[in-house]
Amino acid sequence: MDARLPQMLAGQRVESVDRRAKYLLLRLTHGTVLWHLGMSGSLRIVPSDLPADAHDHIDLALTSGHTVRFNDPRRFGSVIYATGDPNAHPLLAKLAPEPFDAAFNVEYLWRRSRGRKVSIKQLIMNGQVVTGVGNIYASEVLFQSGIRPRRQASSLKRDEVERLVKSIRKVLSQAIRVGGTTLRDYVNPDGNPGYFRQKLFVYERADESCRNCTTVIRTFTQGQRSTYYCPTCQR
DNA sequence: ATGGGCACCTGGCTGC
DNA sequence: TGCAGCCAGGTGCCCA
Repeated sequence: MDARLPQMLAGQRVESVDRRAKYLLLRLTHGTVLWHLGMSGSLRIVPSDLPADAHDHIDLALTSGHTVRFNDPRRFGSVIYATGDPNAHPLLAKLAPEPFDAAFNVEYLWRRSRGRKVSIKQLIMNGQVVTGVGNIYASEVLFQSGIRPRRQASSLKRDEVERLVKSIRKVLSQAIRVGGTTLRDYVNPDGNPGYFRQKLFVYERADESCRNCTTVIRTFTQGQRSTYYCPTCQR
């Protein structure tokens, strides 16, 4: 967090709240707050006199008497104040289309995957290719698509890219609908966990049997992140 | 331009 | 019981 944040935000009005990739955008009178929750961050509305708990790092005090409280045990979140067009900010400028944008389509992903030697899993986790696909959903998306995570991006056939685009949209929209995925401590702003965990087919299911074909789910490390897949359903 | 690896930080779990 | 070691939901940056 920028130490000058309190004085820069003081007295400004929150005009609207928006989102770009995993950044929350608080559009203020004179600028925009780019708020990323990292891996463990959460925002809750609390009464302004509620004492701070462990890992409560920032209070955004509103004239309504409510406080937006930022809790982030792992401190991987970030809060940045940007003046001018927030989409021109270096953190946002190079971001890929949102997965639900018309611009994210088969032709687009086909073009972006040609000539790419990275694994398809790392490609879809790259925010400059598509936003919103984190480590959990990358494994789930590739399972739904029937594609092995280690495949070179450029090796995908056109029909595989088609399945991938569909799966990215499907998995993300299902996850959003049920409030995300709680593995340990993630909670929604209302304090509830996300229920997508119950719908996971491969993530964190190593040595368990595939829910589609009963083959044992495998795991390995890819770019320092855990990957899970079914060797039978995914080719 | 691309790919690979590290860094940031804290807590929880496992195994000795 | 204590403690070292390892792992975790993200992504920006540096280097080859």
